[in-house]
Amino acid sequence: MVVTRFAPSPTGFLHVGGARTCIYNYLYAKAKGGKFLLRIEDTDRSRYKEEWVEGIIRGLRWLGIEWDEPEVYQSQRLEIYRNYANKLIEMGYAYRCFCTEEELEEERKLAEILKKPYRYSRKCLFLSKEEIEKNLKEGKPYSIRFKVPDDTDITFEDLVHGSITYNTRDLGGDFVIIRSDGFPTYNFAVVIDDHLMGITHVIRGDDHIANTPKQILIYRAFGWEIPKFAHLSMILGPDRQKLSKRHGATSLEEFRRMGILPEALFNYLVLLGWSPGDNREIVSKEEMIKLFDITRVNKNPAVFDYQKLLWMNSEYIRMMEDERLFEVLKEYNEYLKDLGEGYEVGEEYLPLLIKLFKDRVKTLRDFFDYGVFVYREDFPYDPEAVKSRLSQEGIFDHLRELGRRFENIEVWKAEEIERVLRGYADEVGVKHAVFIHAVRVAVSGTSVGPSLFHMLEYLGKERVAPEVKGGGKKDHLSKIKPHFPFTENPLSILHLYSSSPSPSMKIPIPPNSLSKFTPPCEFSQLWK
RNA sequence: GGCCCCAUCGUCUAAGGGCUAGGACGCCACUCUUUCAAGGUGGAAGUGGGGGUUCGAGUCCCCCUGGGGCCA
Repeated sequence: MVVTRFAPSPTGFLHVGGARTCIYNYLYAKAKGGKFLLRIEDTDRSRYKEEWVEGIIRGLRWLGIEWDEPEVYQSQRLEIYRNYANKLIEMGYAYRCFCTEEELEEERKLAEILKKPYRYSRKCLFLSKEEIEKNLKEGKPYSIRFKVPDDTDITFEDLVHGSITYNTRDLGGDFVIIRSDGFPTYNFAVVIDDHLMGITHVIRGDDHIANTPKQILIYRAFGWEIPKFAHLSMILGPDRQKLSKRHGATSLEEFRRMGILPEALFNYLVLLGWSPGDNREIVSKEEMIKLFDITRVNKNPAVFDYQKLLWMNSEYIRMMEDERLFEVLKEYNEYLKDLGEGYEVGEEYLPLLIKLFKDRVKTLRDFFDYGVFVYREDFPYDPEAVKSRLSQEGIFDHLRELGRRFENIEVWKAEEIERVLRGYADEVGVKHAVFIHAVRVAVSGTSVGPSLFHMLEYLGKERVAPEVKGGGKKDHLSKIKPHFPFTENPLSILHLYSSSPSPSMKIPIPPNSLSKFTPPCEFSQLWK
């Protein structure tokens, strides 16, 4: 049976590169009807933080990844590593090294002066039994080194790269497997754990290719079966450097905050380096499991494209059933509230936001940004919109009259509202568009948004008529505050990559929560 | 510096010797339209360079260049 694992070290947030590695492990195991396991490589105590572990687990669950057995923690297995290291000593494949840091430093310097690649001198390999006994009795600290065979080619078949060969002379000499503090090195612990956990396929980042020959030597020394390896390329930023913080969001948590759906991120990440081969972009997890083939994974590193992720996210939002989207938005709203990001949208407004903006948002957060006029009485006005749509001569007089006529509408329906508005425009000989635009700005504060007459219908007469009459709180329009700079928006970096199609729709929201509208109508009816 | 990996539109990719090099994001134009999206139609845009092998090379081999990783 195929057994794969994801083995993150909790030294930071879970990076999308790690997430993709995890996804490939997961898909491969599921595709083969095998098991997928999770191992936490927490032996680096200096950089370890409890919350990183929690973050990783939370992130993976959010992404929709489940592992088939309880997580394995390396920090709880130190005894095991030491025992196996001692076995290697007994078998003659490893030896104790009593060299001090200073001695080693000298060797390194010498190598540099001679312009030779550094390799450990093997000084301690030739210690006599008596010397070793003496050192041990004195309590001298020691590390354990693996004895690397001389001038031997090590070849392995990588599932994505094909055949890769290293010569042992390029491995840097006899490498340490147990440090003097008793902790195992990465290369040693990995082999022991992968063997004990029954891992058949090691799928991991490209950066471990150079470690593989060392690990193979350890497998051989124990006489263990060597797993298959598959090394994935890295994910790069737009400047072709390893994707990092300065490129924008990199951790699962950040994408979640932006309002990216986990299934969209999952889909996007899978396609970054793999394709089903039939030109499809939107692929469900079930289909991926059916189609996934590790040997079809691309060798070359991939640049992370925020725009395409955003597009994919909007596709997923649009495909989602309204009822489900409601649940998702509710959960997201709670999540933001817990983070103290200050939207605090009343749950009762969610269906209306969905109705109005489902087809025009790219992220979940967009619902709250675009729809601020739906749930906040003090919604901001876009100065540009006011200037272009509410500055004509006499426009407020017309709006006052229009508002009066709106008040008299009995059946508050889009068609009826439209009839009244167009009728009035004809009556006074003004282009329909002028009133249409003016009403939109008065009611929503922006010049862009959903189909106007439907929007007015959904917002309700009680809300719309007075606002139109008042010309959109006319008195306040003259003292409109300028936009908050985008840099204060937690999403700013994302916007660098999305040529935001309608910047005027991006009116940042004042951080403090203020009065709310009463919901305009029976929201349950909106689904129908 | 040593070793290793990689190379198709701006980006993600398809094409495992025989096609006018296909799709997607983004971009541009047109269309729809009360705005913005969405949708529809069309468009610009690619095999890094040089040698081989072959009737035929994006595809196989070598060199160069460029990018990346690991070790120091």
